[in-house]
Amino acid sequence: MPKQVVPERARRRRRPTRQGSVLSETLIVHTALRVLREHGSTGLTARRLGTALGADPSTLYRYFAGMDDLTRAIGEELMGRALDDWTATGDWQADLRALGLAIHSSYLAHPQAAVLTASRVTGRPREIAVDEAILGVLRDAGFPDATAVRVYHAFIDASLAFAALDAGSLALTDEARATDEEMWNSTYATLPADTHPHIAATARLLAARMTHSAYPVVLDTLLNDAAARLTAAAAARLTTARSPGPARTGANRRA
Amino acid sequence: MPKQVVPERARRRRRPTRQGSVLSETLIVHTALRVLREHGSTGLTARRLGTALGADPSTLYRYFAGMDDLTRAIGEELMGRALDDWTATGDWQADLRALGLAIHSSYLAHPQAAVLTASRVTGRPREIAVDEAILGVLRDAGFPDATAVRVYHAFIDASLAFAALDAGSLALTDEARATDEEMWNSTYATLPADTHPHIAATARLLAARMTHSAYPVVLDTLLNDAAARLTAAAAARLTTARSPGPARTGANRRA
DNA sequence: GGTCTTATGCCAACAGGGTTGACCTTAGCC
DNA sequence: GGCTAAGGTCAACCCTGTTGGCATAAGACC
Repeated sequence: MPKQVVPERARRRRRPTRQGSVLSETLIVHTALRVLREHGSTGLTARRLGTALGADPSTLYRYFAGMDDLTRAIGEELMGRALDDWTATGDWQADLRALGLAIHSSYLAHPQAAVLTASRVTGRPREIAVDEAILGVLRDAGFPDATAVRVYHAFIDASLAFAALDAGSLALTDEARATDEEMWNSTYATLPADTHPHIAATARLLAARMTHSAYPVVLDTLLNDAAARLTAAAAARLTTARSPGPARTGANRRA
Repeated sequence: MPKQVVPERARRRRRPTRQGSVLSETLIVHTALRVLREHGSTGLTARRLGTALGADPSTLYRYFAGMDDLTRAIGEELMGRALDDWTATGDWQADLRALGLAIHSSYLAHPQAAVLTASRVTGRPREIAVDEAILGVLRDAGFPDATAVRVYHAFIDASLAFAALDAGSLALTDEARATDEEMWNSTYATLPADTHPHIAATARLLAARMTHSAYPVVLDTLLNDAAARLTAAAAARLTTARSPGPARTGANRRA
């Protein structure tokens, strides 16, 4: 049993397993994603992953400190894929919208993995790269630092929170998800109007809307709010330039 | 072993356990919350809960179909507590703000339970009551049905998503949480400015903000946006009344 | 090319998890 | 007061993550 895990870049000997596969961190993470897809969010076990790799389960501990460490590596992979799918255009609002949607869909592409990792902060390189990118877009757009950090915080936490929430329903088995979605047509749609007048009155609208993610709506609301603060601050600067004296904008007060 | 669980209201015989306690669904849920608080989010096990109740672990299967079913019951309890802590005043924006914060803090009061349940839709009575209350506040405030449903969707999903996300960090062990929070002072604060200029420039602000929840900021942004749509729609109605003809407001277009 | 070191894969075992089937006891109905 | 079956208990099943000891071959060195 390994006293400590050898970091990937320091590995020299690559000894094939009995079944012939040559292991590596990336191979393990990719295989883990496949196992998660095939067996669900609770189906990633050391033994099963070992079998999928053609290796003994305990071998995993030569690469990761434990299943928890492996989980963080999977999260890091998903965040990296989101960043790879994204390119900045210079329009800050469009760029952040695209990045938010990229993060969201990267996680939803592997919902079973997202459930495990979306609420974890890994502190690994590619996650840090995403943070740097977001802050860069905001500061380059002209947001003062305090406001940029405020917008960044709401943006990243909302994106991860919705990724986790939406992945949760996607990660259900097909029948369970069908049951859940049917609930808006069965349970909620059949509530009597005398006990639940408001649900009864809006049942059709609820059934149509609740099966989709609220993330795009929330994301656009956040970004529009930020844009309004940015133009307000710019206008305030113009005013201040003409008539001297301290003028505190809404954005500045917050920040 | 029970073929099927007897629903709580159909229970007649209440036979005390060997150690004298008389079981019920509510006693089990309350005890589960205590066990979660004492042993953490991974510390709720059938055996431990059995011990805490003074009963054999397998007895739980007389009351719940499995640990998963018990988890949903715990979520229902937390949602119910949020509703109990809330009273409507008639000011829709203040009421929704209070309800959102009540939901958030109800879950955060039992973070270990929240992690397990916040991303699950139970469809149980008290959760439905919360939905009815939200829709009632919005429709009574004058929101057209389509907009009310839209706002409701963003509101409830954001509240649950952030409850789960924030509970996730609170549910960590004390040392793990301390490590996570220190990351903003260690990892992020020490990144060199030439590779990560934007993080380096805002490191102090990040450390100050990222250890708090972004939920209040997001909640207020959502509610302010809804308020703006409401007044815009009202103004549009006035205009329409004077000069006939179809006038499409932003809110109506969305809805 | 031969030798040595040790990284790395494998095996067996442990404690603890959810869940189940069979059994027993007693509460509540007739 | 007797009967029935609800509900509590027991023992066992197979699963999980994890670890210590061991064997083997990869690559460094001469």
